[in-house]
Amino acid sequence: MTGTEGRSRRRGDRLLAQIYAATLTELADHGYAGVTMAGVAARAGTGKGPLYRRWPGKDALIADTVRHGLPATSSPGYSGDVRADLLGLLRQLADGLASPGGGAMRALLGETHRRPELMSALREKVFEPRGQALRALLREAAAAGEIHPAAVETHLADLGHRLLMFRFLTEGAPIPDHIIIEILDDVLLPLLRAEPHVPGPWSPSKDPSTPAHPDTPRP
Amino acid sequence: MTGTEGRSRRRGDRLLAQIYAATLTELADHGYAGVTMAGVAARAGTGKGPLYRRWPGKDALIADTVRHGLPATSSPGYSGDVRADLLGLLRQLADGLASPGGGAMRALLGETHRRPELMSALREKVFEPRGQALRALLREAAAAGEIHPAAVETHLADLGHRLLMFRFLTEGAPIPDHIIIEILDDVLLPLLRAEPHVPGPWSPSKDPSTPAHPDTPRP
DNA sequence: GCGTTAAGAGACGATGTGGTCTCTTAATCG
DNA sequence: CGATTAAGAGACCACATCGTCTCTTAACGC
Repeated sequence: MTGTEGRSRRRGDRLLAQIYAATLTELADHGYAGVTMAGVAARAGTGKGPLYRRWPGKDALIADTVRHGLPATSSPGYSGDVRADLLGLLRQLADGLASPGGGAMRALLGETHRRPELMSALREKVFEPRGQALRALLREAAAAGEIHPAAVETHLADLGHRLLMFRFLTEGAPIPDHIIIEILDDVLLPLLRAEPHVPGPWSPSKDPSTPAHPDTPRP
Repeated sequence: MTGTEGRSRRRGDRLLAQIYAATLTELADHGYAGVTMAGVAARAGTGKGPLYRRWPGKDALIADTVRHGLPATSSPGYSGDVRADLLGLLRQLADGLASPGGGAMRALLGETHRRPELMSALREKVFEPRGQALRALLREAAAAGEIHPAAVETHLADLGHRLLMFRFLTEGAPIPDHIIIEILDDVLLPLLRAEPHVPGPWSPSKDPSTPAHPDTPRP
């Protein structure tokens, strides 16, 4: 590790990328409270100086890591087979969860109610890009007649991602492939293919004053 | 909250219950790493002595709190209206999540991969009792013809609970009632009422060697 | 090349916290 | 009602860690 042969001194963006990677791993391994500047420095193979020169403390470092250090979401287009495409998206998520970014997400979720800006960053960098890719795919699949058009813009679309993430939180990684297939074939696709079973407002701009069902009064 | 006798000195079970309650609140407020014996003592209105007399450290205290300090799950029987009963169960869960127990669960989920015994305790005390109540209810509802019998013993049953918990983790409490209704009417009930859309092994004892679908090879 | 910048490594004092111990006194038991 | 147990409060020291600072030297600009 400390051999002089490969031990070139990094600067700028190259160093930055490794600091972000180290921060993600520290988050995954020790949780939010367990992240220390010294720990990140050691993991990144640098000293505390370069860290404190860039960020005032660990909160700022972690915030920047969420914004710039998470792997980007790739969004392949519609192939003509919506099941294959959805399977690809879900597997991509499962792979992401199995990486340090997944452990970091778990750690961050435990802090979001103390640091709401972390939740915003997580939404913006993790949830929304995936949602956009998913919706674009479903829109094409609906145009091709593979799924019911009414389901595209509803909460149904994210179901698979939500179930997969919750599974990761409770059972850890890696997620067996048959779990992904079950979510896809037994939950997601049936709901996307069927007509929404009740008429009524089902879009994101739902109107609670006209519920699709008679509402049972709360005890 | 404790004001009935003013500053009387509590002993035994009465004190214990308040220590558990204080631990849950500390977990919810400061996270797992943020829990300190001094903090729990102050919150419970006692000193560190009584804590260290009972537990060797905070790990043991938290483990006992998960095992004995969480509110019990009540499981009302089948009323003849499965939608009303499921709505009741989901609302009970939503109320539980909005209590300190919910915040504590969020904190614990971030620690489960470091302390697997916490996940076991959580499963045993939170997930399984709710699963049992749910399955008992669904079994009766299936016998009455309200839902499809094949769905009772599958992963479909827990869908509502899982979605509700994930929503709590990402958006916090309280969970608006219309979210619960959407999960119930647009996801859970349609899937429970319909025949599982593909023939093939769909029970908990699934056989991966005979997949219901031709499996797409992973990239 | 030569000078400038900043990386890598770690020493250092300040600070906060963890677990133990003491002491007084309320609650409980015979 | 006296004896015993343990609650409530906090002092105390050991220890870990935080953020700063120093020092050497590799990387980069001209």
